[in-house]
Amino acid sequence: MEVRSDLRELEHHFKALADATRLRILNLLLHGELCVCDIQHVLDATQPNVSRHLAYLKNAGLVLDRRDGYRIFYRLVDPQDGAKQRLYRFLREVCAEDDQFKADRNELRRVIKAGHCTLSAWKPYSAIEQDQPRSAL
Amino acid sequence: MEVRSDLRELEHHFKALADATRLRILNLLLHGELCVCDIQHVLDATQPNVSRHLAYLKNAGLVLDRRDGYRIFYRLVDPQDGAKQRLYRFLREVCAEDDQFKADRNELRRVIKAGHCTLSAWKPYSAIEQDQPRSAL
DNA sequence: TAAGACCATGCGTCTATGCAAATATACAAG
DNA sequence: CTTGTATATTTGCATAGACGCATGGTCTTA
Repeated sequence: MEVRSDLRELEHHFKALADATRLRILNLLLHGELCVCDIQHVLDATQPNVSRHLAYLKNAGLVLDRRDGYRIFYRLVDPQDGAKQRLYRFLREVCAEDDQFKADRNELRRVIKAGHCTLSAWKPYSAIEQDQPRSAL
Repeated sequence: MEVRSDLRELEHHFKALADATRLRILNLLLHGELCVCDIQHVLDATQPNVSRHLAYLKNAGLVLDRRDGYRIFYRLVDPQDGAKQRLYRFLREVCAEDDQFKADRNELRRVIKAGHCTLSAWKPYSAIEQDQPRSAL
């Protein structure tokens, strides 16, 4: 694990957020763990495209992955430091209002309901869970 | 003025923040209006470099400029919408802790005290002013 | 073993962006 | 009008990254 200064890390985080596709992905992950194919279908993007952006987010230290069978599930890193907590809080505030993000969340509900791919039982970190309980999804 | 979707605008804002030099500039501007040469000396950067980053920030809708004689002063855009208010608040939180940002603010004080270039009488927007009164600079 | 579902990665292409050096422009003072 | 200071822009180069296509790897199931 490379040691980075606060400034460098901050820069990397902002780089990770400086892309519409990644923002849309993070918006979805704010609601819990998702496999790549779910994200792919909600965003209507190609699979390598989604995979690369997820790798970028993982490298930036914002998401983690976990294999379950032939699927790989991604989730937000549980924020330990104040920096990530602030980042997620800000992101949640921002995502709440935007129409594109709302539409994506609706589409996610539709995809899940259609049973295209099942969600795991993993729950996102509490700060998010409070605002957006899984039952509301 | 180009009409951009919320998502596009958000992406542009993050792109503007996704660079260490620009973050350092914004950190300085959080404390009030500054001319290019002040910023240049604090960051110990080349003049075109600073100018280009300021142009980037201006294009992103985060800063405004004003000519006064042969100097041009830059300041943060007064936030009208909730989006920019959240952004600045987040930025202020982030800048408050980082050591590099602290060092830059100290250097700014030194440069100002040395009278290298005078600050204008312009005051930053109230939300910032509350936390960082000019007298504390 | 073989097939199918899911995901990652190498490659080529195109665009964006960072930097430095040189040049151009705007203004003030003499 | 000339000179000096402050700022902007252009140019050239190097790198990062976004995308699609094709390929390969991992896992499950039959």
